[in-house]
Amino acid sequence: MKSVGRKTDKIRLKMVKLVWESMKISPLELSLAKVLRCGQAFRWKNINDVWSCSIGSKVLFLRQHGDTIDYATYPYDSKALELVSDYFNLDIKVQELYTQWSRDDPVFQKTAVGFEGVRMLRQNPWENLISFICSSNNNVKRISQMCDNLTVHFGELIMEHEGVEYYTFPTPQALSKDDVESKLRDLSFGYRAKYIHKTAQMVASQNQDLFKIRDLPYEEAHAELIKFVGVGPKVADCICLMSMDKHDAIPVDTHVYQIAKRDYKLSSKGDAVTPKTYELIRKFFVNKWGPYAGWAQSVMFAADLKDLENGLNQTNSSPKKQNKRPKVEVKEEIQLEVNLVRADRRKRVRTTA
DNA sequence: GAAGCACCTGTAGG
DNA sequence: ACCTACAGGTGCT
Repeated sequence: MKSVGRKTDKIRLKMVKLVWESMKISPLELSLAKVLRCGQAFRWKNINDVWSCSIGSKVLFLRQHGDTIDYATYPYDSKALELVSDYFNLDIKVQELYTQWSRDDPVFQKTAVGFEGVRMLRQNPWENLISFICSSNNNVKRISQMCDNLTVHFGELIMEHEGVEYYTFPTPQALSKDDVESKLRDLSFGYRAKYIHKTAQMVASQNQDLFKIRDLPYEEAHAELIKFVGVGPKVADCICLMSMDKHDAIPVDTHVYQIAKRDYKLSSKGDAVTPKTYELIRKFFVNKWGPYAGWAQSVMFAADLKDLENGLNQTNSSPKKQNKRPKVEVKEEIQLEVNLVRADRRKRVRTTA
C-alpha cells in the first residue's frame, strides 16, 4: 500500500477503462461513417473502427455494428445517451424525411441511393463558427488538420487513450490572445489566421453567448453571424444549419452550385456564385425540399463529395501521425498530467470513502 | 450596388 | 519536373 506512487498513477491514467453502453438504431437512420465524414464536423478520428472526438470537456467514443451503436464517454457521464441524442439530433427521424424528399424529387430519389443515414449534427456554435471560417476556399483534409491543430495548440488536454491525446476545443479567450494570429500563420492557416483571431476577439470582448442565436429566426440568425470576420453568406448558412437549428438553411457552395446546374438545370450567367444566384438557388431548394431542405442538401452534398470515406484521420494500427504539441511545451504537459493525476486520486478517495 | 481581384496552402491532374 | 486548377469563400476596392 505504501508503494503506490506517482508512476503507478501515471500508468493508471493512461490505461483508461471505458464504460460502454448500447443503443438500437438503424444504419438507415444514422450512419456514423457518412455523417462524421461528410464535411459537417472535422475532428472525428477513426481508430480500429472506433470513432472518437472531444465534445465540450468530455471525449465521446462510438462504434456501429448492425442495428447497434455502442457509446462511451471519458470522464464517465451517466447522461451520455442524452449527449449522443442531442449531438445527432435523434429526435428528428431522417428515414421519414427521405421518403418525402424521394416522393417530391426524382433527382433526390436517384442520388440518395447508397447515401442513407446522413443527418445533420447539432454542434457547438462556437466551434462550428471557427471550423467553417477555416473551410473557406479549402479542402476537407486541410480543414481537419487545422481544426485538430486548434485543439492541440490552444485547447486543454483531457486524456490520452491508446496513444492519442484528446484536447478540448479552445475557448474564445484562448484564441483572442495577442500572438494567436502569428501562431496560426506558423501552423499554415494562411489568411484565415486573422479571421479566427478577430472573430475570437469579437466573441470574447462582448462575452457573447452564441447559443442565444438559436432562439432567433433564420434571417436574424444569419444577419448576426455574418457580422463576424471571415463569415460570409455561405459560412453563415453552414452555422445556421449545423449548430443553430435552422433546418432549412442551404449553404450554396461550389458543390451545390454544380448540383443545381447539372442535376436541376438551373441556368446562370457566370461561373461565380453572385449574391443574386445564391439566393435564387437557396430558395429553389427550400421550395423543393421544404422545412428540412438543409438536411436534404447534405445528402446531395455527401453523394457529390469525393473524399467521403477517404481514410481521413483513420488509423488501423498504432497511431503515429497524430498532431502532438511541440517538445518545447512538454513541461506544461507534464504539469497538466500531474494535475489530472491529483484529480484522479481525489476522486478515488471520495468514491471509496 | 455589383463586379473584379487578392488571398494562404496543399494536392491531384495534366 | 513544372505548371495549373481547385478545394464546402470572404473582404476590399
